[in-house]
This record gives sequence, C-alpha cells and structure tokens, in this order.
Amino acid sequence: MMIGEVAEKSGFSVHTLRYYEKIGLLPTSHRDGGGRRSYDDDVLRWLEFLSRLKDLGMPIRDRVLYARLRTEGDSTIEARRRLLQTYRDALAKRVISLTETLDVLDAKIASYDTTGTPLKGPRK
Amino acid sequence: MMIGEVAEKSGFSVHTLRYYEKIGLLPTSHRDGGGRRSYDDDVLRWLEFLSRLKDLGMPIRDRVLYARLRTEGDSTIEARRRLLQTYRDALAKRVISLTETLDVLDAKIASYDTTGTPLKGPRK
DNA sequence: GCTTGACTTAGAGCACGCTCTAGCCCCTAG
DNA sequence: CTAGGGGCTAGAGCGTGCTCTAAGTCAAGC
Repeated sequence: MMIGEVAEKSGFSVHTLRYYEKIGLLPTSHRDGGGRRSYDDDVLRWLEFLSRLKDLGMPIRDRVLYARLRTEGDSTIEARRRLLQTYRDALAKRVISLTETLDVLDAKIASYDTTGTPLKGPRK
Repeated sequence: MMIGEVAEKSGFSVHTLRYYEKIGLLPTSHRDGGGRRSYDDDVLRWLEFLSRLKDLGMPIRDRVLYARLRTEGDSTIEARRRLLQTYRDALAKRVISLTETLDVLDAKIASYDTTGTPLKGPRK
C-alpha cells in the first residue's frame, strides 16, 4: 500500500501520516524502489488504535511514548499496561461526567421546549 | 465578589475570566468605585454551564454565539435550543464511542495482565 | 519521450484557547 | 504615609497538533 491508500483507509491525511512517522507514532516505513513509503495492513489497525487514544484525550507525547515502548518489545509491557490504565481510569470518569452533561443539556432543551422560555415558571 | 474570588470558585484563572469577557462569553462587568470588576453569584452558575459546554467539545466561537443569543432575550430561544440540540446529539454519539473505547482498553489491559504479553496465545 | 499524478523533503504557517508581561492604579492595614 | 496585595489595560507569546508550501523525483499510460 502506498501512503495515499493508507490515508484514505485510515482517515488521516497524507501530511499527517508523514508527520506521525517523523515524531515516532509510526515506525520508519519501508520504501519501494522509487523511495516511496510502502505499508502493509497492520498499519491500519495501529492507526485505528492510535485514533482511539487520541479521541479519548491522550496527548500526542504519550501516544509517542506508548509507540516507543511498543517497539522496544515485551520488556515494556508492564509500563504500557500502567500507561493505558491511567488513561482508562480518566476515561471512565470522563464518560460519567459527559453522561451528566447529557442530562443537563436534555433538561435545558426540555425547558426551552415546554415553557417557551427557561426564565418563566418556578424559577428557571 | 471581585474577580479573584470568582476565579477561585469557578476554577477559571483571572486572566481567563478577563479574556472571556473580552470575547463576549461573559457580559460586560459592573465596576466598583475603583474601576474593579464586581460580580454576583449568577456568574458562577453561568461559568459552570460554560465549562460543561467547553468540556463536551463546543468550540469557543459557538459558546460565544450562545452567550450572545442569551443576552438578546427570549426571541433567540429557538436558536439556542437548536444549537444545544446539535451538540447534545453529537455528545450522545461521543459517549457511545468513548464507552466502546473503554471496552477496547479494558480488553487490551486484560491481555497484558493475563498472558504477560499480548502477542502470545491464539493470535493477540 | 512526454504528460500526469502521486510521491519525496525540509521547513514555514496556522487555528485554537488560553497565558503571561509590562506598566500602571487603588484600597487597606500597620 | 507607606507597603503589600489585589486590581486594571493592551497586546505579545505560547503549546498543541497538525496543515500546507516549494521544489523536486518517479512510474505508468498515450
């Protein structure tokens, strides 16, 4: 696969993929005869996982750290586990908080719908 | 209340509160004799709501829009409802997606814990 | 053999959302 | 009456994470 196809399938832009390689989120690519990057399917699964880490709010430097640990092999498994655990716990709290926010919004929207104004009625 | 107390109670910095006023997220403050901003308790509830909107991912320009609509009175209620509804729906999807991510992380962490390595065993 | 289009690099530029600095003023306590 | 701890303004600066540009190379089809 050339980089354009990876971009299309992963949802990351070509620019972003090269940037990710430069900062160490993607391993140094194999090159074809003409010097172009050549990928196999594994990269798509890795990018999907990276995009989850990004989406849950892990900053790029910790994604880079995780990527680096991964390349260093089995001896870093415990460190990787701890890193993921930290973000997992933060995420669990975040999901709870966002669920509360969903309720707050629903209440607000309902107050707009039913009274025509949230300021009339028994206070708010 | 002076700005320092609002900062302490709301969790936003003094700098940020002045910035929020400048861009229209907070209404123009009343001033005391010496030209200092003077707030009443309402601002804390508004800041708490703003911080929820921020937390769910509403960009600052839409928070400013919402704040502006609010100052324009009841005629903007329908517009405000639509704005909140849009972000509410996106948030609902996001909560689902983050919940999936939580499962993915738990599975990954479990694989680290039980096998000592995620690469051994029946293929990952 | 030439055009087209996807690829290459290094490095500049950008949007967002603050965050901080400089130089000033004002109020209160000792 | 002075020191200290707020507060004030305008505007510069910054961290994050891309995003884009310029100038060039390469491979395949007509």
